[in-house]
Amino acid sequence: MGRAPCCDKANVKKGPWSPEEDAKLKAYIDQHGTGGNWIALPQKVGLKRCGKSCRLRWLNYLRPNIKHGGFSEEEDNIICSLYISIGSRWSIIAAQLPGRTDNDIKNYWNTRLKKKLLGRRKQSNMNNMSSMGGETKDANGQEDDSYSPGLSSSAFERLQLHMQLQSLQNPLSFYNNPALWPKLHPLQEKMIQNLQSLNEFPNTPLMEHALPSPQPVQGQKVGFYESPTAAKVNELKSLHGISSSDNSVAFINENNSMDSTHVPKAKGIEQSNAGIQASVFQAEIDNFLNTKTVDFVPQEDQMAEFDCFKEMNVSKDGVLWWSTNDFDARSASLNAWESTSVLRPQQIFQEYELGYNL
DNA sequence: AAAGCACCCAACCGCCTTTAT
DNA sequence: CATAAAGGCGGTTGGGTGCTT
Repeated sequence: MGRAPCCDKANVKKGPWSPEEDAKLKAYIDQHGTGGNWIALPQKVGLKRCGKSCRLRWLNYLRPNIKHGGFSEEEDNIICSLYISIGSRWSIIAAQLPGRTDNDIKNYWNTRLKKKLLGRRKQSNMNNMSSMGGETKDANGQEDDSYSPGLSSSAFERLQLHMQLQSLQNPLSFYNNPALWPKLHPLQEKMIQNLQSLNEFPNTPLMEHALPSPQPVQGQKVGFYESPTAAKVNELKSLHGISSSDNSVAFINENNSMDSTHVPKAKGIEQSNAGIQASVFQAEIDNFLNTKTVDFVPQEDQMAEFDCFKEMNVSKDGVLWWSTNDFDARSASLNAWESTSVLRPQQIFQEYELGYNL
């Protein structure tokens, strides 16, 4: 049993909005507001439209200060980095881009940015990756994104983007130097085993690219937020379910440096020059892939939340995990993302574009 | 010139969450 | 506390448009 429809579908107009309808809706809302009830609004306005349709039209096109098209490079960067971090949570991403709507960003990503970043690389070493999931080419060279043995397209795209960026940022880096690879995280080992068991990539080079960056200091949890005042740090800790007395947590501010009052003393983050100078974007991606909460064991529901592993049937037994609490809508509403923390990968992005012949 | 194709994007659909009763 | 209604969101669709053959 589905729920009852929100309106009488036989008596509502569908399809594109006419200028007259737009004018009616806009005039009414400008004068009276939405009244907090979209379902009742069409009748008041005198429109034969579903309330949801009115809401969508208002939010996406009629409300003031909406921008359409012409995404800047800066906006591309933001969308890209947030997508890698949180996936297709368009409303959260849109909240970081004033004047942009989730629908606009979603369309932009699906029709342009994704192709720009993932689909057009010359002699891509990601051809190999295609055999483990994500888009593949059929005999005619057409993209076939229906083939994803292990990961959802979203999860795979995010992983793919991460790895491409890592590799591009430093060709001699960890990813391309097996000698630097650490002992694998149990979860990562399991992930690889699962993927290999699919028999789609019997040779390891594919997964070699999927290896994580080096492990953080054991027990370290790192957050990425702007100007971490003491109050803010405590708020963030609370948000993450971390005790306020837990000083194994550091928060990185907009200048990419950790707040000195919160730098862990005993177990602290490696504070090499390279570490401090590393871009927030780099840190954020690493954070996404493996450092979120090294000592965190998830609850079932939290585990289920993370699609790329959920889809791989990874058991929580004996594995280390990271929190996804940071990315829920509630934290977004608390402006956890209202920062510049993940939003300055400009140079990386430019290098990336060059490398991929965009 | 026209048919076929690819791309773009506005709008819809249905599910999940939140709010009201 | 339970239920229904409304809000909100992400995925998908389909029509319009421009490009290619």
